[in-house]
Amino acid sequence: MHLVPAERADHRTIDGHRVCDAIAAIGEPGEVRAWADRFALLAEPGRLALLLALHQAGPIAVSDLAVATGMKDTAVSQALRLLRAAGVVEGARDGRVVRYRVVDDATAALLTHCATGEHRRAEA
Amino acid sequence: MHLVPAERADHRTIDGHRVCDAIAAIGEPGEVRAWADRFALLAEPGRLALLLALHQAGPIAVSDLAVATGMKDTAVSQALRLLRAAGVVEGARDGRVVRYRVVDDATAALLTHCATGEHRRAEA
DNA sequence: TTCAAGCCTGCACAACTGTGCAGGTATCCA
DNA sequence: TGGATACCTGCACAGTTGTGCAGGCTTGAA
Repeated sequence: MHLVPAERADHRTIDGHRVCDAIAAIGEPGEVRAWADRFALLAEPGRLALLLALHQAGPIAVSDLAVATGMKDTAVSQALRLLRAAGVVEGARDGRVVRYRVVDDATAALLTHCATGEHRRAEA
Repeated sequence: MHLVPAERADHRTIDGHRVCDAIAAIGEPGEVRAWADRFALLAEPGRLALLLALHQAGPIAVSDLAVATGMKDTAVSQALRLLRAAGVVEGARDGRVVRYRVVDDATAALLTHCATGEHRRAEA
């Protein structure tokens, strides 16, 4: 397997096979970036708390999220704006209330992973 | 269940039960922060590529990582410094070569999740 | 001892991101 | 119609973070 791009073929390597394994493991740059972007959305405590709440407490209103998390409503709105732009959440208007929910499967899977990890201690 | 902290008990809520569910879902602030910090480490394409390579190509040297990812060796070193400080990777010196590996189980699980998701397309 | 390879660090610059404020829109009720 | 609730947006500031450069340390070979 010669997976090393031509532009770097002249570099000396320590363990040539590991370099090939590594390149195979990394895969397409686009995929890596997509995952990194996903993780970035979860990388802030406020947004993560919002997403955990949205994921497990079903469709929930903005002001309720503010009460549950202790954040200001403008901060919640700002966070939701970002998540909406990224296609992770969607809001449904009901009168003057907008209830949000998680619509991205990959992110939902990560949140489940995260939540089960948290509860492991509680079950013990 | 009255999970709303006293400091916010006076706020009006839209769906009271969802607020309680949300608070339960969020759990301890410390836990949320710990997960956010974990995600933050994976939130940058360079670091994520390095971690994917480390996770699947076993212990591998710094310069090999630079060749595999196309990053400069100083950038790789800088990223590894961060990951080392966070306790996610560890390096073992062998002569003048230092081979790194992932030592944090929670992060490793996320990387596995990430890798299997990537290959789903390749198997089809 | 001398030199190169492999890796690490400190520093400064640029870019990004979260936060709060002030104000705007839409909906409902009196 | 007037006002209150629920939510959204633009803007400016501060803190954080990635990046490259220059240089230092350690190891191994000649």
